[in-house]
Amino acid sequence: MPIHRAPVPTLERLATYLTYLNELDARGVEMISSSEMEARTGINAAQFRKDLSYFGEFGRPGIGYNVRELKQRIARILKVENEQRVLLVGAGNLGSAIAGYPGLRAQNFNIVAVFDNNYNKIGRRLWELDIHDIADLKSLNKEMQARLAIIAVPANAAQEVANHLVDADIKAILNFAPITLKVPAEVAVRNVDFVQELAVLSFLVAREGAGDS
Amino acid sequence: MPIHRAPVPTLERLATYLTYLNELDARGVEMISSSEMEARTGINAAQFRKDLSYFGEFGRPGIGYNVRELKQRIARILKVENEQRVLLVGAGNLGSAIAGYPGLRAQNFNIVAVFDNNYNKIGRRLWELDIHDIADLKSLNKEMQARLAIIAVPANAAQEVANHLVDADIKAILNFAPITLKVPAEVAVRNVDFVQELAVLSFLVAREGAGDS
DNA sequence: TAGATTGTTAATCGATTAACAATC
DNA sequence: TAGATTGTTAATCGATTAACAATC
Repeated sequence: MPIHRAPVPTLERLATYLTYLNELDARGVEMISSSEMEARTGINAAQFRKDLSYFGEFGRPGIGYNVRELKQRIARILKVENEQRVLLVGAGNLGSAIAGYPGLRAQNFNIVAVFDNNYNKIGRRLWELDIHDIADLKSLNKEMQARLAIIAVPANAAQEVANHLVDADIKAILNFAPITLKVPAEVAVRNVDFVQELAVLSFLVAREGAGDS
Repeated sequence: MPIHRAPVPTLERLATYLTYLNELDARGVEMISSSEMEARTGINAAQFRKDLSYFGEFGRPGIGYNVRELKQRIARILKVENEQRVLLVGAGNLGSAIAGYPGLRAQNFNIVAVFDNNYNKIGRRLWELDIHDIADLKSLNKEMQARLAIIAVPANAAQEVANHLVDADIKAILNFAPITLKVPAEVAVRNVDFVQELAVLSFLVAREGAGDS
């Protein structure tokens, strides 16, 4: 197995491939070629093969790829073959939508605890989960042992939440607040900012131009 | 004014700069340098200046940038100086969280109509908005004249919704469904897939490595 | 003037795509 | 074998960063 320093765009596409492979597998499709994948995902066939090449050999020349096998191997690479525990901070509208999103379970992510700092929410439930005081984050994660967390709080509270998460041994943060979090270098952060996405679209529309993301 | 064919990453960063400039302006900060921006946003100062250079000259050598002016000019570039009307399709949990998100208004985006295909939802209200039948999308947008739309429906319904939106003269789509939409080349699409983001984080955690997005 | 900082060019870096020998 | 498709190399393309003359 090669020493993979795969680019982040490759990892993003790997997740995309996995989504489609799950669907193909569910539909009973057994084999697929890189150009068939291109037709579905819109991602260049050479790109697909190149992405996989960072992690080994997956297909057979002249034949293609076994859907189930490829699916399993990509899930393994992304570490989503087994359940991944996730903490959620923020029990507002956004947090609620995230916790209730069916696609999470489908990809083996499991929100195991929800936190908030609002005393009107603490003790209540969000879906099937108790809402905990954010002050208990560290002690509760001693049991939970989650390494991933989602921040779904307003921008002005996000940095403090991030500090708590780092303190609770969280190693990766998905941040929905429109702010650049300061965290130690060993903690990974990715941001989701759909208002920013709208702004990009707003520009592209004005230019009357094409342009997929 | 130069013929700007600015890269998409530049547009994304422009939106980020705007968020910070709004905050700085609200705090009464009048001038800022590219290196001070770097300290806040984490984006390289040369990158910041280069990004702006696609659209003209904005600062004064030796002095820096006027916060309010820069803010206004970036808003202008991104076409968010005036209200932008947005249609929302999908009145589920996610749609509800999007419609209720305060950050939208803060950046001049205004959701003017909500659509769903569920007869239990049609006629009800989401926040202050009536939920309309998706079949009425085209006729209603004749009045609304929105060019932006958000898809917040399950993956298996997203392509059909996209077809309706294109038919209703929507020119840009923000898609939350984990599927590659097929739309005409002149329609811009951007995808938000937070489960994919989690998968990338899952990989990065496993590698025990650093890595901001 | 001296110090600071811009806008832009050039150098670097990295990612995408095309091409093709190897292989089924 | 002939046709198809992989994995990988090399070419292309594009984005980031460093460096610096121009300017305040």
